[in-house]
Parts: sequence; structure tokens; C-alpha cells
Amino acid sequence: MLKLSKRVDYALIALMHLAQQDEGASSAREVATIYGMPQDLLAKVLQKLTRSGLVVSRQGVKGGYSLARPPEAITVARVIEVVEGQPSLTQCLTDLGACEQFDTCNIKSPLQRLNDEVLLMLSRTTIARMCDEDHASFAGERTNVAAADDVQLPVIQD
Amino acid sequence: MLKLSKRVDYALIALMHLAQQDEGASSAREVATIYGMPQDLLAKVLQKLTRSGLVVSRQGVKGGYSLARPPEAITVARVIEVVEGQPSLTQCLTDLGACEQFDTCNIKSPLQRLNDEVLLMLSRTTIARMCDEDHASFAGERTNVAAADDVQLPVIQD
DNA sequence: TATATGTCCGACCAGATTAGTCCTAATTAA
DNA sequence: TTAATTAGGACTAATCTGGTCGGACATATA
Repeated sequence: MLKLSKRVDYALIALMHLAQQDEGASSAREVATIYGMPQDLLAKVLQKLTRSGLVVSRQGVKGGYSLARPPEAITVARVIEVVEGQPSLTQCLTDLGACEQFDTCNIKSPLQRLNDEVLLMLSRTTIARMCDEDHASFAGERTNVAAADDVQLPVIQD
Repeated sequence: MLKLSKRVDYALIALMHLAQQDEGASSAREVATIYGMPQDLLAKVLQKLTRSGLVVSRQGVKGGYSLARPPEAITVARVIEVVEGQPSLTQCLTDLGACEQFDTCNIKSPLQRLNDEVLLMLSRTTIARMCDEDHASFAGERTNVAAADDVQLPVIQD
């Protein structure tokens, strides 16, 4: 249903957290416990982000992860690509060989356009922008999402 | 990876086919053989489309399917919703209960916006428009799809 | 140097989802 | 009646996803 995987969720949450950390690295465990996600899985995701140069890791006792570049330079499109591969609405847009059957395919071009538009949108959304939007949701009334009756609004401390 | 399921592909292909059929119904078998897709699976998809009123079916020997309304009135968003449920980028946007862990969740608002934008785009794309775009792809050069390295940034027109 | 804390990474498992098949019933034109 | 067709449930197989485990390596600090 067009869903992003949990891995991408975790990646975005973690990246936003790192973006709001002024200095010093955050360990996978730290981030995992704050947001209530499985530590091992998050660690894997962070490793992928590390290998592809979005974050840097430091091993050892005071180790952890921190952003490798300013949050303005990390797009959602890139994060998705790193974590779960090149995003595309339909198979035949990526593996072009598999489409033999569809000489008569009539949805290639239209879906290509849709795909491009989505991709454009995803690459216009950076981690920095997401941080802004998250904060903005506090300022205004609290009517967004769910029954946020009295969700203890945690101000990210630094 | 943001992929649509095969069912949605089949549904869109079939709907475009029906849209281009001036009169008379097309059987599932006919459509399936033309586009090389498994007949039973397509049949199931068409049944769903029938139940939700996008196409009408006629049983019996000369039976088949035809559009229940003009192709301008069938949006991709609706097709996805019918075939695989309400599309949403992330789980917590649909089942709001599952999010207990994330009081501290920082991605809800930003993803909500992204989700809305994608949905808007999907509901602006109708079967009629897809037919146009498919035809346009013949007129122009045949270079689309595939090696579109530098994605021609499409300006959203309305 | 020893140890605790941390990253790195591959292997593995279980459950969910998806694609696809098969079979039977009901409907209808010829 | 017969053949073609939709309707729909049951089932299987393959794939994907979320999550876990175990071990190797790195490093700050006592």
C-alpha cells in the first residue's frame, strides 16, 4: 500500500534525532530506548547509513553515530534509497528486463511520470525540513495526528 | 520500496484497456492474454473493482467487464484503495493505536504532509489522463522509461 | 593492560504479505 | 443443453519484513 518499511521509519527518526544533537555522538542503544525501537534493528539501519556516508560512526566506549553532513543535505529520497533500495512505484521501472511480456504495456509512461513526481517530492524533503515541521506541530494547536490528548510533549534536551 | 503491488498494476492496465474499448465488454481472459498476465489473478482484481463500483460485469457467454463510469472519474488513488487498501506512507497514519511506543515520535507530522502530497498527486491522475500520456509517449521520441538519468523535473500543472 | 562499552556484520528465524493456482457454483447466450 | 463467463473460497509457494543471536573488532578509561 505504498508503505515505507519500518527500517525507513527508524532511519528517519534516528536521523532527526542526530540532527538535533548539538555535539557528540549518540549510540544506537540510546536512540533505540528513547523511541522504543528494537536496538539491533536500528543498529543495522545505522550501519547502512554509515556505509553510504550519511552518518559517521565512532567505535569504542564513547562511540556512537553522528551526521556526516548538514541535515539540509540529507533527503528522504536518499534515505529510502540507502535503506531499502531505489524507490519506484512499479517493478518494471527498475528491472527493465522483466517486462518482456508487456510489449503491449500501457502503463509504463504514466507510471513513470507519477514515479518522477513522487521522487521529486521525496528529494525536496530534507531532514532539516522535517525537523522544522516537527517543531511547528508543537507551536500550533495540538490537533494533528491521533488522539494526542495529553501526550507528554518531550522537548528534546541538549 | 514504495512499490505498488502487481494487483494494482493489473488493475490499471485493465482499466486503461476498458477505457479504450468503445463498446461491448472485455472478458478477463481476453485482457489477461493480451497483456500476458495470470488470468485468475486478474479476474480477482476485476471482481474487486466490480464490487466497489468502478466497473460493471456481465456474466454468461458474451459477458465481461466494462467501465461503470467515464475514465475521467476513476483516479489512481481510488484504484489503489480498492485493490490494496487505503494507501499511506507509514503504518501509524492508519492504525493510530499501534503507536503507543512513540510518544516521542518525531516523524509523524512531516510524514503526514508527505503522505497528503502523494495522495493528492494520485487522486489527480485519472485513467483518462493515463490514456493520454500513454498515447503521447508514442508521438514523442521513444526515449522515456529506462535511461532517464537526469529526471526531467515535471512541473505540476493543473 | 584489562575491562566495559560500543560498533560491525553475517546468519538465522518467524510471521506477514503477495503472487499465483485450483476447484466449484452460478449465470447466460446460442 | 453446452460452452463461456463471472464469483468466490481454499490453498500453496515464494518473497519480504521485522526481529534476534552470536561473535569479531575498536577504544576510552581505570
